[in-house]
Amino acid sequence: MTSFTEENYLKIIYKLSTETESEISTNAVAELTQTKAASVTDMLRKLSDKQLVSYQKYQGVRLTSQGQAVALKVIRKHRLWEVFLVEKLGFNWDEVHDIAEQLEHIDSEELVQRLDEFLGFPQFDPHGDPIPDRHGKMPEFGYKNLSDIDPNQAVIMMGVAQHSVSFLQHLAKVGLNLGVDICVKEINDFDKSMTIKIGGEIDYFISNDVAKNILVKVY
Amino acid sequence: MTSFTEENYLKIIYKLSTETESEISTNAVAELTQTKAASVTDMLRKLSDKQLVSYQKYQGVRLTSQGQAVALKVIRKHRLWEVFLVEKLGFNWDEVHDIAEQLEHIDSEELVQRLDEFLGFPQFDPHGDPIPDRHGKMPEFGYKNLSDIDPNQAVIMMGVAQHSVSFLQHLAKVGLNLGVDICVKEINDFDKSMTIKIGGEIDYFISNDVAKNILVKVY
DNA sequence: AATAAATTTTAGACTAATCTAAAAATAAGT
DNA sequence: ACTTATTTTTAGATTAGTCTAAAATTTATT
Ligand SMILES: [Mn+2]
Ligand SMILES: [Mn+2]
Ligand SMILES: [Mn+2]
Ligand SMILES: [Mn+2]
Repeated sequence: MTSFTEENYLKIIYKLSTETESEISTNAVAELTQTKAASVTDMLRKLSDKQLVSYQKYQGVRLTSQGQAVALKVIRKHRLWEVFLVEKLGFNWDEVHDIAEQLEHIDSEELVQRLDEFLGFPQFDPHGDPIPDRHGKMPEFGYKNLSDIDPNQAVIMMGVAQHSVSFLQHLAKVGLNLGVDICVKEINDFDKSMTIKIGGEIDYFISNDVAKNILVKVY
Repeated sequence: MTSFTEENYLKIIYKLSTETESEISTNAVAELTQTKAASVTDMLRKLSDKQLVSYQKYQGVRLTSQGQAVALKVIRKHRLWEVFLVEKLGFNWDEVHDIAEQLEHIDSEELVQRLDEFLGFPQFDPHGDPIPDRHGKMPEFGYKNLSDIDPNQAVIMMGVAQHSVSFLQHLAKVGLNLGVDICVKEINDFDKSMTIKIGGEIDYFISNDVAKNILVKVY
């Protein structure tokens, strides 16, 4: 029904939709799919024919509810497989994304259901991302980006908004793991970089680029 | 390096090689890949360019050692995933082949290694097929086809040579599971059908078509 | 409001994998 | 050995996904 490639486009359009209210631009999709704008235009017309997105020339694209359902199923599989890789096979959280990118396209409802059960119906993946339920409902927890937290506010780290190996390894080195207590000490005005206290101990300096990609829960 | 499609061709050529001494014909490959002979010819030329098979027009095809190595890696993955599906997720042996057909193409040495370890380094898949080791060495056990066993010979069922759902469900219904004792009572001359005793109890009648696909160990 | 810049779409071409129909080569049957 | 049948290969076309270069449209700037 939906090809490997189509699923990747839908997943990326979904991701962009969660970051923007307005229509998604062709160029934004091209950047994440690592293709050229011309290729994206072709695919959008195809997905539109299949009723998976609503799209009009030059006006950007949105997922239809059908398209969103497909995207959420793929994301559900991606995250369940990541849990499997970390919890059962002992991978580190920075090693699982690329493998899950492949596993997420395996097509078997029964397999997903049994995998979910085998893992004990986890609510979050190893990066703190929530796992959609079997009906494609994505739980909402209202986490904020660390970059939006005010000075002297204490928070708990609940997730990351990026899965690149270099980013995750950087966090691990600094001691920024899921569940740690963070307190914002000072925010530099000109570049939004910040000094934070991790677990009540050391002071660390982190760039805004890092802070934007850390998800936290306010006490 | 090798595509999904190329891997399927190599796997099928490997399978045919174990059944025949001579070169593999274009038509034989076409039948198993569910494609036309013309498509096979194209692919054989491509695989030959990649040094994965040795092939000359009209003379049939053989795997090179490189090609065999690729095929055995795919088969190793297929069988390990089948063990996972049955042992860890609770699938029946007749439900796992199609899912393993997809999983066998997931590309990650590290994943295969860890999966193997997680499963306790199994030697056989749920159908009794041996699992090649990480170096691509296929263990040999010298099992025979039940169809080649003489009357009054007692044997143990060790595997099946076919994975179709209908065949496996038929076996399960009759009580032919891995490990059962079988004694050949009588072989009908004209159609090679046979009467067998299963587990020392009941007499069963099975066709030569079934007997050919049951692998047994002689006491 | 007119012009320049950026974005997006079209046109035309390429690769991988497939097909059908026709041609070539091999194998079989007299 | 000659003819026929079967198998295999070539020729030409198709579909999915991609690209570059050029044209069209939208957005930004004077
Ligand atoms: Mn991921
Ligand atoms: Mn994740
Ligand atoms: Mn199988
Ligand atoms: Mn098997």
